[in-house]
Amino acid sequence: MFFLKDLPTRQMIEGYVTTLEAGDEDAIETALIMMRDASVLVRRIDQYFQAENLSQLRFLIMIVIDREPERPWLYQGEVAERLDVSKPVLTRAVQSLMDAGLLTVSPDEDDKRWKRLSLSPDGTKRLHALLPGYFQLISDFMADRKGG
Amino acid sequence: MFFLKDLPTRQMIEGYVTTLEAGDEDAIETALIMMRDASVLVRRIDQYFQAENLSQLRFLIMIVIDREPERPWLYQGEVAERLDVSKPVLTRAVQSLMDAGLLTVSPDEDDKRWKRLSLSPDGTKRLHALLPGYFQLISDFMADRKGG
DNA sequence: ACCTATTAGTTATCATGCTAACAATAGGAG
DNA sequence: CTCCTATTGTTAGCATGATAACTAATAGGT
Repeated sequence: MFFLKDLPTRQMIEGYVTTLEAGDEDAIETALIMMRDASVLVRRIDQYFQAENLSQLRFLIMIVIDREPERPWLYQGEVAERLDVSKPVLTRAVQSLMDAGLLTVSPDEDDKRWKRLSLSPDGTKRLHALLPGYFQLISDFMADRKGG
Repeated sequence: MFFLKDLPTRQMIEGYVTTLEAGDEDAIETALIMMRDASVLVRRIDQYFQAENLSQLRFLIMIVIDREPERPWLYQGEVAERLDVSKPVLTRAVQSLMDAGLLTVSPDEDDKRWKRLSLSPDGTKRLHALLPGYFQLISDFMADRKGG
């Protein structure tokens, strides 16, 4: 996360650092704005999901499973490939989705190390119910950002 | 933070959500890219600071104090105003900076609730030593991002 | 002077990210 | 078959974000 409300001005960056090449100050300013905006947006998204006893990560897990409708399940490792989180975090999130009844987990018969993950009917319903609000929230945020 | 490696395509967003106005899909895609980029950058920055037994938050606390050189100290509440974190998080970060000898803390004489925060000579030295690498890291990230 | 409300900061507890170390399974060489 | 290695996922423990409830100090009205 990034928490600085008043970003460093370009002059300040120049004052602090003399080894930068020309134009770098603009890129840095863009990056700082990006981190701050992303922090605020992520916080809002997390609030959105928290009210539903979910999190952005658990939601994204459901998305990657749902968006391959021709597959009856994804292996946990495949989900991991599509996301970018550590293994223990995935373990914990999958467990909590299962506890909530949104995800169905079964061991693979050929290789008992692998876990098959599918959305339960409830999970699919829940995901699709959350999607409009999710995208609307993001869309509104971006509109505010341009405006204000 | 945001972890999806393959972002939803515009078609997919349209397929999921029918209530959006025209043009919203682009804004959403921009937002998803922004969150993913910011996540990656924040992770790199945290690694940079972790190697120094610091964190981005502790670093930002030092910056907001350092960038008002005409003031002999900032009150903890003033630091809180300039950042966007909860009070307990600030308490903990200030404590850890003090333990590390980078921050000098003293109570105000007029109002004993207030805490005066100043950088120690070591803190100032440390901050200025970290700044070039910090801005360079950000600058490099932005260059990579455009290129690749 | 005293009672109450407000303010600054802390403590307790939870959520969720991480790495390191582990168990269980599978596969291949001898 | 047995042993060594690789792979999948889990457990344990840490860091750092949050909120709720607390303490201590101050301010203000009676």
